[in-house]
Amino acid sequence: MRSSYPEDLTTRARIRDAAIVLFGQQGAAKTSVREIAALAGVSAALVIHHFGSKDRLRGECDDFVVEEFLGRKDELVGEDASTAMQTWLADIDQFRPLVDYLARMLTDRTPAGDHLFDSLLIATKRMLDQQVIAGVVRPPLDRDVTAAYITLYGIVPIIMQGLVARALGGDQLDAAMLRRSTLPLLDLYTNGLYTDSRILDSARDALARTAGPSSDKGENDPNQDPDSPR
Amino acid sequence: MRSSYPEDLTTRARIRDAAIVLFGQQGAAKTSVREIAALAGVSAALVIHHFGSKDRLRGECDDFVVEEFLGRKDELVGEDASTAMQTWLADIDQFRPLVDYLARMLTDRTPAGDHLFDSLLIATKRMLDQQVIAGVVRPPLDRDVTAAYITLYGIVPIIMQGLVARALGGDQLDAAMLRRSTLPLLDLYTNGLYTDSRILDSARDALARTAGPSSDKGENDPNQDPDSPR
DNA sequence: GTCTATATAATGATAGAC
DNA sequence: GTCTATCATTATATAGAC
Repeated sequence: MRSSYPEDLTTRARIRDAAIVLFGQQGAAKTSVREIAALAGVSAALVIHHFGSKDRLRGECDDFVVEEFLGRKDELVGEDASTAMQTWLADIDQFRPLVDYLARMLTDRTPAGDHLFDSLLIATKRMLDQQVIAGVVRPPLDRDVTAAYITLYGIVPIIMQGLVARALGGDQLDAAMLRRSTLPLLDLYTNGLYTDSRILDSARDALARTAGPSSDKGENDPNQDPDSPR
Repeated sequence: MRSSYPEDLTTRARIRDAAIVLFGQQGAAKTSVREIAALAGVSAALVIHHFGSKDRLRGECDDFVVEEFLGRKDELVGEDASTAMQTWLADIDQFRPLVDYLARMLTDRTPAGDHLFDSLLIATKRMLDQQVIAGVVRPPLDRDVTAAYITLYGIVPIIMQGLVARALGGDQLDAAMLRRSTLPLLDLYTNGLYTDSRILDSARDALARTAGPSSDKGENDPNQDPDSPR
């Protein structure tokens, strides 16, 4: 959050931060205005006084977290997103409330969450295209699908924070777990998992048979897309 | 669900199925007993009469969905899990209520959900070990971390159903989207994403420098684990 | 700005008739 | 087994004093 000293913040900001913590930990539906008020050290009525309603408070939390994440410029959404992800995850202990809140936003499918996801996806597509041109990344079979899963897999540590930790033998995600994940994941992205293309080839055959063994005229190339750089 | 004809089911089962649909769609916290009753065509009191409380109803839904998924034998949890995933996802239109419910179970971190996740993880580890022995999979850098992310990535279409659909240009996940995903994902798992090991190598260097450039005696091999086949 | 007191609605659960 | 009526609790939100 912005300051480590809650006393420094205005009451309004303290309420917002308390809401972010509780919404992130338990979800908005399970969090009452009274709880938020208690954590912020004020009365429930004051929460409503400042924000109008629980729903508008939630909306302000959404906006605040997205701004913190994307650096309060909605325009140039490019690499900032993945930079922020690395920053927040590398310092997960400090940013946990915000990461938790992000996770809720993305899973609850709020408008702000969907918008954030779109930004991440677009950033991934751009980066992917650049890296293909630079020769760092192989040209993908289907650029949009590849970008989609790269993005989705990238937010797994955010959305599935608890499950990642559990799978790695802890109960909450910490920096050590993420460090331990780095090389195995880069290895996967560099060398793949399989020793050869047997599985890929047989899947290709199976799909070709199912889809009908007719056309192979090269039409319907999945690598044509309006989001492509022009 | 078990039957396409709700009239065929006992009232109890109809209530349970209605609860699964609503819990899956909106989450348990946002779903009221009255809503469930209305969808099942009964009174709210009858819901409580049959299940004792909303919480116990939820528990029964958990158990039911897990049993449907793992084939009602908690023991032999091996390949059944990934088989079920393929079955449910291939027929997503039919199984959507159950898939939605699974997603909630896994993200809400209920005991049943955690247990299910553990089963999936163990199944993945077994399969991975077998495939390494069979020469299908390259020996992983860190078997447990690799298994963890293979499992996590595998449940992405369940947990992030809506985001996968959104990334692929639709609003709900359907069979066509999953078919379109098959080859690009197998390509990733076969050939990786990068053209060469530049990125992996530099990350290895960076990590080696951070962790201290001292020991390289081969101790602390991450591929030793109690879950390994003996 | 901040509080206490309260209005109003919705929730989970019970009682008791049929 | 199933209902209607109702209770007790909790929720969001308001009114009005300070």
